[in-house]
Amino acid sequence: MKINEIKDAALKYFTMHGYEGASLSQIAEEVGMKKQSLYAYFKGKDDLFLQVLRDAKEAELASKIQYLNRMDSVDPGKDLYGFLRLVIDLFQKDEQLKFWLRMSFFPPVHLTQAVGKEVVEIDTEVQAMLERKFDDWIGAKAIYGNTPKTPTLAFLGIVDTIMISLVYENDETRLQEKLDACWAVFWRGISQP
Amino acid sequence: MKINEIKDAALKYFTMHGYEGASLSQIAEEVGMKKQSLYAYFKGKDDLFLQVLRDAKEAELASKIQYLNRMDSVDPGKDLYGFLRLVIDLFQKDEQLKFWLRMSFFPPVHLTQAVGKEVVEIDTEVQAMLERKFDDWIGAKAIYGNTPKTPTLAFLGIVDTIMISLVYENDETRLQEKLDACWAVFWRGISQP
DNA sequence: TGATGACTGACGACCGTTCGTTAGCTGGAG
DNA sequence: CTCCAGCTAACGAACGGTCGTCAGTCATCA
Repeated sequence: MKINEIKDAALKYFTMHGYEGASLSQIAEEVGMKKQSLYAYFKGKDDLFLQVLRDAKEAELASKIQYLNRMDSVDPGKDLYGFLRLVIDLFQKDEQLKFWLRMSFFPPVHLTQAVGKEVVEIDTEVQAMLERKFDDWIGAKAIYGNTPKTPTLAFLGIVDTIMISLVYENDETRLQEKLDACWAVFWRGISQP
Repeated sequence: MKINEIKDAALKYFTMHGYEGASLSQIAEEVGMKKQSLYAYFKGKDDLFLQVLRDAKEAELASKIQYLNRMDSVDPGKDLYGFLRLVIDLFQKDEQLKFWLRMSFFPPVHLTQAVGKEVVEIDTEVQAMLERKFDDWIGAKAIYGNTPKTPTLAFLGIVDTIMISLVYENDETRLQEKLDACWAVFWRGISQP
C-alpha cells in the first residue's frame, strides 16, 4: 500500500514543518520516489493534506469514542484520569494527534474553513458524549455540580493543557507534575464536599 | 521609525502564516517598499524574525510582571481572575501575544533552540513569581493546599487553556463560557472548605 | 494489449539574497 | 551662494534554488 506510505511521510513533515514548510519533494524522497510521482495518487498538495487530515480526524475520534463508550461510569475519577492518560498515549504513540493539534490551531490560511469544519465536528461530538457522562455522575451524586456543562468544559480545558504541554515540554517528569497538579485541583473542584 | 513599521508587518505575517509561510515580499509590500530594501534594516529573514520574537517576549513579560507586582494579595480570587482577563486583553489588543503563542508552540525547525531558550526564560520567571504569591496565600490560609507548586501549575494550565481557546474560538460567548467553567472548578479546587 | 506505476523533462512562479545604482538630502569648503 | 562630498533610503536586475504542477515516456505485469 504505497499510498499509506506517502500519507505517513506527509503526516510526519506536515507535523514537523507545517503545511507551508513541508515540501512534496521531501515527502516523496522519504518513500523513495520523485515528487512528480505523487500525482499518481493525489491531485495535488491540498488533496494530500486534506486526506491526511481526515485520516487523523477519524483516528482520533475513533479512539476517543471507543474509550468513552467503555467507561463503566461508576468511578468518575478513574474514568476521567484514564482519558487524560489515553490522550498522552495517543500523542506519544503516533503522529496523528500531534498533526491534528497543530493543524486545528494553526491551519494553512487558504484551508482554514475546511479544517475548521472538521475540528468543530469532532469537538462537539466529544463534548456531547462527555456532557452526558457528567450528567449521569451529577445525577448519581458522584460529583458536585448543578449543570454538566461546567465540569465538561473544565475537563476539556485540562485536555488542552496536557496536549500543549506535550508539544513543548520535553521533560517527561515535568509533564507528569503538570498533569498531577491540574488533576488534583480539578478533582477537588468537582468532588462532593 | 521605519524599522518598527517593518517589525509590525512582519509580526502580522508571521502570526498569520507562520515563519515559512510569511514572505519578505509581502512584508515589504505592507510597508510600501520592495523586499530588497528590508536588507538595509535586517541581516535577513532570521534576523527579522528573532528581533520580532524578542520584542514580543519583552512586551509579554513586562505586562505580566507589572500585573503580578501590583496584585495586593489580599483577595486571591480577584487577583487570579484578573490575571486571566489580562491575558485575554493582551491577546486581543495586539498581535504580540498571538505571535508568541504560535512560535513557542511551533517554532521554525532551524530556530527551535533559539526560540526555546526565550520561552523557558519567560516561563520560569512567571512561574516563580506566581509560586511566591501562592505560598503567601497558603500561609495566610486564604486558599487550600500544602505546596504552592500544585495551584501554580494548575493555574498556568488554565492560562494555557484560555490562550488556546483564544486561537480557535471565534465566538466570544463560548470563550466566556469556557473561562467561567475553568475558573469555577479551579477556584473550588483551591478554596478552603 | 492495455493498464499501472514510476520515471524524466520542463514549466512558470516565487523564494531569500546580493549587487550596483539611483535619487534626495545635508553640511561644510571655497 | 554655489558646489561638491558624503550619507541615507530605496530601487531594479539578477542570482541560484525550490516550489507545485503538467506532459510525455518507458517498463512491468495482468
